[in-house]
Amino acid sequence: MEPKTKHFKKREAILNCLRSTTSHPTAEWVHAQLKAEYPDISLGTVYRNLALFKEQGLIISVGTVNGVERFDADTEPHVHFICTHCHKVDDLPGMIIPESLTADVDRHTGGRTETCSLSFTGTCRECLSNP
Amino acid sequence: MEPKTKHFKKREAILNCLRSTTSHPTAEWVHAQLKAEYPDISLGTVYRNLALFKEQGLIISVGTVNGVERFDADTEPHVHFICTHCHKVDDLPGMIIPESLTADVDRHTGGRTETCSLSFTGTCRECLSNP
DNA sequence: TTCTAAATGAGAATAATTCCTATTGACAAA
DNA sequence: TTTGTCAATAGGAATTATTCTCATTTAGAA
Repeated sequence: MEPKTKHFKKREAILNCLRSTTSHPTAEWVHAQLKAEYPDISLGTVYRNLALFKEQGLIISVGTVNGVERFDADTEPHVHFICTHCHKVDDLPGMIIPESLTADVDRHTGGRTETCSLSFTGTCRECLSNP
Repeated sequence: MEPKTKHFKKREAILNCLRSTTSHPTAEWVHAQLKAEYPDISLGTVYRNLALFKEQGLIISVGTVNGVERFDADTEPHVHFICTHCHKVDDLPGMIIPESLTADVDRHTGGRTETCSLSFTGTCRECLSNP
């Protein structure tokens, strides 16, 4: 890991912020959270480091919901439910994506899979109750 | 179906364009294709009608690839491979998403699933060969 | 014909994301 | 300590996909 000097504190804080939530947040949300501890942190820094983490495989993108990209520090293949009304993204912890699927796909296509994502989109229970 | 008057020809052409390709195109691509037959078709019309079709369930969104939304006239649940290098989106016709999964998710979450999507992201065979 | 409502073209407006540049911090070498 | 170098950052400008606005056109009914 990188040294915890002042120089890398913000970078580390961005990753920790994402790791400490299950809300699959946007870059703006992460930025707003870190403003408390780092009042001068810039939105560009958050975007830059999220892109870096994604490249390094430390985080994944859940995709864009309502035009905004959502991030997730849980890099294990897992399943999401995306609500089109409140734009909440929930994990569906009961469901598993078999690890072997990725190898099947690669054998079949000749490509190399980096990540895979299974998501269900619709209306969540809360939004069904409060229409 | 709507009457094939001049008023609806473009709308119909947008849907047909999407139905006649397996490339999961962007709005801009559809617009460029239709320019040949309808030189004055506007990009706004393409976006407007794609949004309408999506609402009506006639098409689905594959999600955004490289910052641009991709559309698909195949509304049956199926699997995609997305290449992060050339941004191609391919179907994986061998793989099936069991219809029963959606019902399982709804029973488990209390929500109502509209669509579900399974995608593998990585490097396609062609991009592995030509790095 | 005249009226109304929907569809469109053209371009302006919006908003998420990326890019640019000057500045700062860490660290190593002199 | 001073200096040099390189990476990280802040701040804001630039980019770009998408949405919005509004005047115009069209279909179809009265």
